[in-house]
Amino acid sequence: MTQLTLYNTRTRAKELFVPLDAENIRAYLCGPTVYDRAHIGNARNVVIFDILIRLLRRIYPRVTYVRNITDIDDRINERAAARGVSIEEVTQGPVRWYHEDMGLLYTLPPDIEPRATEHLPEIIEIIERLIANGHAYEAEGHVLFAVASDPNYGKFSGHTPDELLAGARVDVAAYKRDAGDFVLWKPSTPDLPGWDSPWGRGRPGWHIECSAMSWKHLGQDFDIHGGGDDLIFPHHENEIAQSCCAFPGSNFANVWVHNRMLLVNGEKMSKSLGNFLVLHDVLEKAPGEAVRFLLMRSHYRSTLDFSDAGLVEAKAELDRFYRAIEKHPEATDRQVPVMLVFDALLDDLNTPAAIAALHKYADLAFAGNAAGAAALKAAGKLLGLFNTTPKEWFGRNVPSEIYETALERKDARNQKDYDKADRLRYELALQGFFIEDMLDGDFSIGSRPPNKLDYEQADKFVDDLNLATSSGNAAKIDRLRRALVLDGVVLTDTPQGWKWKRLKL
RNA sequence: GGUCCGGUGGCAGAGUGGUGAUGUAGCGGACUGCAAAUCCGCGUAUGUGGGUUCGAUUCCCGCCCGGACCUCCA
Repeated sequence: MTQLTLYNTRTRAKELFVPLDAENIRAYLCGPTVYDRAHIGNARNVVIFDILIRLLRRIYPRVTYVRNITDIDDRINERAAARGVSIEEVTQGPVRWYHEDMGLLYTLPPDIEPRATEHLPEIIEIIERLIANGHAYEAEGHVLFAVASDPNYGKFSGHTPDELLAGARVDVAAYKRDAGDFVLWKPSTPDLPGWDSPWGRGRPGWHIECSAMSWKHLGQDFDIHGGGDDLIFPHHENEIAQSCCAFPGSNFANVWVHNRMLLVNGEKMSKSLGNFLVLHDVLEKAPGEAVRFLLMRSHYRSTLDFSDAGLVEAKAELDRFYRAIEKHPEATDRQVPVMLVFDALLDDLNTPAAIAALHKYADLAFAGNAAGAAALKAAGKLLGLFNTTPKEWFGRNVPSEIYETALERKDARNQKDYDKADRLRYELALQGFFIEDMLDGDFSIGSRPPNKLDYEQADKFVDDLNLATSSGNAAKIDRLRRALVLDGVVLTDTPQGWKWKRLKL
């Protein structure tokens, strides 16, 4: 019997996962608010949940994965108003970008991707139920959830109402009965998007959207609800309050899986700090699979510091795996047990342990064991890795004239004309192609740059290069240029001196 | 101020009441024209002070440091 354990935020403990219905696992992930490009933190969330979904699909016959799109939001309204366009026009681009970016990370699409704008009837019905149950009230065109009516309010996030009040950073609207009451419905002025409701034209609060969409597509009770840990309060606390009060007896989600936040250079990403990493920009620098891999190199419940150095390491590790796979082109991933990786994931998604197991399989492959390569490929399916062939990964499809030059170098090398061989290797590197000689006299060539480059070292080399240029030291200029180019740097000569750029990893 | 989480080798990052994974970097070696890859070997870590225990990195308490949440946030 396969035993999956997950850390449940609700109980603050690792516990055995017991499905409500083993024939159909139901999972919900809070999706994006579509007003801008996704950032790298969104990516961690989606990648982790993707691994969980893949694992569940391996264990259970059916998994229903719902991830919503929040397309009713004041930030969206602001943009719509500023541009004088509709919500649809504002959200269209961000939704498409989101799908593109998440696709580049090889995350599986959800089975259902509901939008808030398509669930007004459900939203209104839940609010009506809450009013009828005495858990919500109308005040000055707003409908508010009465936290005092719910004895369980605050238990999930571990806060008491007093604690929450003590740190409150917002002004409390006069019409609230309780400072902690939150908005279910708010009125819209004529210039704002709005929908007709029993309480006038208005729009729903954020939290109620997720309650409505999970209810519609997964029912009152479902198995797993995921999100970033910054959503524990207030978003998930409020979802629970709404759903459990609207449907007495409901437990809402059984297991709550929250990933820790991601840091950039040791600090939480925020627009005010200016360290906001847009996923799309990161994907310009490194392949999606390297980004995905970096996000699974640390456990989802520990903070992860996202850095360029980490990206280089992640890509280097993937290179090693692809080399192991490339060594055994005949290896098939069918019917190959990967217990080491499977067991690691069953233990609360221990992806670092799973990666350690991947290296064991790679060791076997390098030792000549095709089963090792097969296991590597099979494990990759479970983790969403190795989505491309080694040939594509290393950029082995080279133009014929490049290949001719490489052959010419091989001849020169065989004739021990090493000056010519090195010159040709350098010329190929200038064009973005890198050669590795094999022990049998053959070679491999691809457009993937080596991983040797250290960014600080590159800065120093370029400084030296500029010094050498100003002092006219031709021999040194040549040596530095070669070293940098062979490490995968593109150099440009500008009026301000040499500038360097790393090739896409 | 309140609540919670964490501090493991140069860096990244797991695990465990009984000689501390894995990767990367470093050093030495094999191989190699050089480089790369691969292989072999070496070295370096459990923040700090107590307690419990035959034994603690692991459990408990204090301290120091870091981070998150306290109604925008993945």
